[in-house]
Amino acid sequence: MNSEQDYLRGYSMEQFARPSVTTDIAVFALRTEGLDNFRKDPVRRLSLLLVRRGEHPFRDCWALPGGFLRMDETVEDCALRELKEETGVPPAALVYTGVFSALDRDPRGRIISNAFICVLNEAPPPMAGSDAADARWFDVDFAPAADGTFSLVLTSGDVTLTARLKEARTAFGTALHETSGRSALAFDHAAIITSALRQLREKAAAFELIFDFLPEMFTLNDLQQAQEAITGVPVAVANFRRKAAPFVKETGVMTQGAGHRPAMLFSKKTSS
Amino acid sequence: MNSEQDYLRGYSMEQFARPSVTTDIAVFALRTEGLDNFRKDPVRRLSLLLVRRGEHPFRDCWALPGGFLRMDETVEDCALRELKEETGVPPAALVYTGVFSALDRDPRGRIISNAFICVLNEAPPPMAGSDAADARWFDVDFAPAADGTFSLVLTSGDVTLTARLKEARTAFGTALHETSGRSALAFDHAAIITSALRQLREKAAAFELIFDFLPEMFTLNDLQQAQEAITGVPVAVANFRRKAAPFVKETGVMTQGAGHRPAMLFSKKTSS
DNA sequence: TCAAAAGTGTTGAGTCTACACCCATGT
DNA sequence: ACATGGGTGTAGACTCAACACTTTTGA
Repeated sequence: MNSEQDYLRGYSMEQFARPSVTTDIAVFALRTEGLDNFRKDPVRRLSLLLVRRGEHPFRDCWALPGGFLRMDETVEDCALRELKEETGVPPAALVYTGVFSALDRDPRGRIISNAFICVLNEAPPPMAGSDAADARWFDVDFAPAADGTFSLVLTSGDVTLTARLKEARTAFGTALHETSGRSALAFDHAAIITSALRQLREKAAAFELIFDFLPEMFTLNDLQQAQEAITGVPVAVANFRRKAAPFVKETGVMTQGAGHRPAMLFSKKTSS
Repeated sequence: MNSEQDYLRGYSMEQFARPSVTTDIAVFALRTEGLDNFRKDPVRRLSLLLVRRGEHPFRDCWALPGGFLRMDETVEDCALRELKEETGVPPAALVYTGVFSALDRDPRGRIISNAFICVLNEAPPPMAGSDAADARWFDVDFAPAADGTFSLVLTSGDVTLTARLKEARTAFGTALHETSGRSALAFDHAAIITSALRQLREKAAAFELIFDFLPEMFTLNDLQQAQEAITGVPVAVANFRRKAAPFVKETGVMTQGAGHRPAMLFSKKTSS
């Protein structure tokens, strides 16, 4: 009768073939433009942080920040570490998005990736990390078409990355596949980004994750601008305010010198 | 200037430490009782398939079916293969649930698990697979308490498995942790089951996955019984029928000889 | 005849959308 | 003064929970 201790002493994981495990993080923030115009609201645009790969494979392609899981960290830990190494900015939120385990997703071999959504409440000038030749914020233009197809366009100055994706039936459920060959995005990152964006939009519409895009205190207009920038769906002002009401609480503080009537500043209501 | 081909030829994953990857599958079905009473509706109960481990670690504990990922399969493939090996029954639905990557979740070493929900439209007598000493259907009793705590009770004849779980803050978001030491469930499977159950309930309430518990054609009462058994929330009949209407279509066929007024049989409406 | 299931109608409370309207401010 | 954002009120459509009610069957 051998004991569990005996068993474990004799056990070695090394005898079995194992895949590598990575995390990839879709880092989102809102970038603001038009702060110069005192009277007009600045325009917020949803932005995604990408790094240009300095090494093979997919050298010079743009990719999500991420990297290999170490043996002493959970997937969340790994995402946070990679994030720190690549951006240095503390994330406001980090949520798990899904696994990507297609056999051919990485030419180096069997590599399974765990995708995360990360939200920052500011968009700091990106610094290129260790493996990256460059790092930039890209404007996100994402539109689902009627036929279950998605078009993803990422723009940063002179660089434009385009991908068209299709939702294809798998054995059970569906998976995203890139059509029309490879885009300028590395690996299956176009599919990961699409998946992340869909989740982000869904959550933002339900007043989840939006507060992480904003500072502690914000006006209801800020909140509405943020939601519209993320979801791409405009809402009538009065209706938005009523919908947002259960999720926010007044701070008593008002904006000053904004060129208009002062607005109440709100903060996120903690206990739902 | 070396090429990507050159790079890949020289690359070996073996040089890096890697975790093992597994899948665990929460197989759900509805079991029916009281078919003997002609006049009364049979009672449906949500059931979960567990196997008793025949090997270390956690020998003789009850666990979710599952196993190690092979190098030639995706996580979904792996779940389907393990499912086939353990039950032999074709699943009606299989959906991804999440990763579990805590450092100490498996005493054999660093093993990361991908959890799935599987739904069967019948509950066949379970057969013990290769590694399992036994396999059984357990009745599920799951109740969230007010303080963010969950109590999970699984019953199969003389066997009762109990676990109490707490939702604990992680760096970002929350994770489930089992309180009061180890239950009779292996590994962190109590947490995986809890996570799966919450997702299942949420989906069932939104008329997702419930149809996979039923045959092609069913009465609205069948559907309501199924939803109530899964979510644990009763609904008034008239209201349920109105809520269900957008998701079903009439078949024109009626039940016969059921001891009552014949009922219309419905099927799932495909195009939403 | 009657218990048990099948199925419908109504009512009152609440929510959502569109739209019209007034308020406060800096230039 | 006026453009611009801040903020409120309301009518009509729609949704939702509770409840009362009629119909049909097999024993």
